[in-house]
Amino acid sequence: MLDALGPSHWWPAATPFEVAVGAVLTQNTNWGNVERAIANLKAGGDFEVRALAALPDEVLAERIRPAGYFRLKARRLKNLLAMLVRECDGDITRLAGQDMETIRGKLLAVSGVGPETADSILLYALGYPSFVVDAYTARICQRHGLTPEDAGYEELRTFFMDGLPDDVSLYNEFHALLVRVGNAWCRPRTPQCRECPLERFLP
DNA sequence: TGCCAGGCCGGGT
DNA sequence: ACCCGGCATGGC
Repeated sequence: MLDALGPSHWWPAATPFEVAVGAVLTQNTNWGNVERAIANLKAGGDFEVRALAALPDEVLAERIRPAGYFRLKARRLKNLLAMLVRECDGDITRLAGQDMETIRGKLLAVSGVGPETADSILLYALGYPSFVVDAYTARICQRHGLTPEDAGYEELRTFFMDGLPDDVSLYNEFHALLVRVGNAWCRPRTPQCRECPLERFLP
């Protein structure tokens, strides 16, 4: 995939805090829409933990409207922001330093943060070797018979983490490439992935 | 015009 | 322990 596409330079966000916000906003949503929402947040002048947490729900929702599910995601963001204020005085980088599973548990305890969002924050914001599984990862694995049809999130994550060294840069690039290959070739409802670079290596 | 996009929650079996 | 409906905008 790297030979075919080149390096990805992910996550496409400037700071760890922006990664975390983007991770919530991109749930089941095109990244292009998320960029608009983040631009709106920055234009509002409150792109910081306590300032966003202080916004009324309806105001926050209106700013993130382009990302879809905007009322729902406003609540989810608030939940995450509250956890950051409580656990690390609003400085997300101060979550680092603890055991990875401990932090993962704190992220998963936030209503609106599921396994993919948690792992994205761990890997792309905090630099922990937590492999990110998404819809593309699952679809590509299933299409190529790499994992059982009924494999769930944790099983897929374990498949990659047991087969790869604990390497943040490797996990980062691998996930990014899976998303890019998925977007370009491995579509739902398309049984044949023609011209997919993976076809050279996988059945 | 539908289909799809870097999910997750809560209630029901 | 699964299964499902709900959540919503924008691009192609």
